[in-house]
Amino acid sequence: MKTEMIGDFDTRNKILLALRPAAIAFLESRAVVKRLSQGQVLYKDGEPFTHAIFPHEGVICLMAQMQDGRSVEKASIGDEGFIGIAFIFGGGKTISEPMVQVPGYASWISIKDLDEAIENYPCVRDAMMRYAKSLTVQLMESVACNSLHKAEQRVSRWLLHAHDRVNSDTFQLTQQGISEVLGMRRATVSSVCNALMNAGALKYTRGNVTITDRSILEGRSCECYNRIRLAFANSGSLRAKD
Amino acid sequence: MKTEMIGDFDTRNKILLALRPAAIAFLESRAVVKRLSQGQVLYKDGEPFTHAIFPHEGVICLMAQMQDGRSVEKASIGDEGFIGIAFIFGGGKTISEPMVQVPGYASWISIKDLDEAIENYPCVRDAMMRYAKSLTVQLMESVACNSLHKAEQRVSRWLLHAHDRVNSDTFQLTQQGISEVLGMRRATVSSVCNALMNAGALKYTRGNVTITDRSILEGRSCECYNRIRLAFANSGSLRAKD
DNA sequence: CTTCATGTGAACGATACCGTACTTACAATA
DNA sequence: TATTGTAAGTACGGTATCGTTCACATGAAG
Repeated sequence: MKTEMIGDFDTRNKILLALRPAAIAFLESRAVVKRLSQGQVLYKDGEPFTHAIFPHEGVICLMAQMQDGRSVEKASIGDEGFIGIAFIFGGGKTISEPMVQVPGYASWISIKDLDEAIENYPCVRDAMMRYAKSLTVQLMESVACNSLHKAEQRVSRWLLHAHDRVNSDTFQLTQQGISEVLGMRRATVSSVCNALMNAGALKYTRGNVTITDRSILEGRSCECYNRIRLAFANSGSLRAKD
Repeated sequence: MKTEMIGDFDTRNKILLALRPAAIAFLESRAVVKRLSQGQVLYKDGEPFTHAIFPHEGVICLMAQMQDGRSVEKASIGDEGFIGIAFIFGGGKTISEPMVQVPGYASWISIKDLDEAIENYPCVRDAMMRYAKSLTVQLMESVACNSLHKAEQRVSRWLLHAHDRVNSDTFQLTQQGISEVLGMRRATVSSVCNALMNAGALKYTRGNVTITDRSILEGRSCECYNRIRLAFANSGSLRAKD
């Protein structure tokens, strides 16, 4: 595996790990591991595909850019998925703007290599298709969640998903960042985070959050968290046959 | 084509019509055309697939059911799409609860026939895949829309989509129905519809809406309308090769 | 015609969230 | 230590939407 940065490069992406050994070996030999840093935009909406990106850890948000300059998250992706879902639907163009919200490493695989892998190893397409299904569940649930649920529920849910996607209870994340992905004011996030901190769910210092009690977050988040988590679990637990 | 009801049964579903003639002939010979009546639930979330449903007209909403009894739309589908998207992702289980909001006819095709069609006519799978992409765009846009946009914008957008999916300026739709799919109070919908009626965009009488000036609705809706419409147009304009 | 169910209008206070601005606190750097 | 920039707390009025309830109008059913 080629790497461009220093660090621990064992692939932890769950989609890649669920493939058959031969497919894993093939893709790892072609993958380039890069660090994704906070705020980085991986590509712009509508650009031609060049790579699919398989995160090892951290959170990447697919951002919607509105004409008035506001932006908000459409979906978030971690080690349970990959970036570039439109690739498997065909057409060659991207349909989102992925922005790194919580930093981490990721495997970049060119579409040429990915096409070759799909050709040679059916499990690759199967795995991507299963993820497409769980991403669809995430999107559907998010549509409903954004219609019905309150700021504290949505912040709690987002933090739980983020916690699932990092390998530590502490990770790099500002209230400003949360407010941007959830389309609410920083003041609202500040108020919610204060309540969560007073309840003992988390603490934070200057851009670093520490989750101290998940169960409190689970109690204050909405049912959407578990539904999405279940969809990811189901899509990962099914192993392809060849 | 078998039919169970009386009416005009020329298939008007855009996905079916974009197929190659042989595939259209095959599927029309197997399809059963049924009327979808307002409020009808086509299946429950999580049930095994039995049919895919290709609407000729009207609007079917994929509903989210929350634990507190509230429900809200995740996505809406008309003659540009089909119901049962999870079919092409595999797994055999549905991931939504489709409810008829604006009545019309639709072609029901069993998954056995559909599997056979996909086997024999590659254009079938291609067309369904293109629709999966545009549905993903719809879902992503809706997530953002529900975060950022106001009641009047969202009602206007919904009405425009509905208008695109019926063959008449007048169709059957109550304010109660709008309020349920958009997750807002009927009183809010009533207020918005009043403003739209005063502006000359529409009129309504006891469950029937008439769109009298689309341009006013377009001016009051958000950019999400055109983005979703464009995604549908792109997915339909590409004709499969075989 | 009368009765009834349904669709719509309108009002009330309550509240969640907004837009904006100012302040405070901390950390990195000089 | 002093400076500077960023993260986070707080406050203010404003407003969109909520939850609820009552009233009224219309079409359908008996």
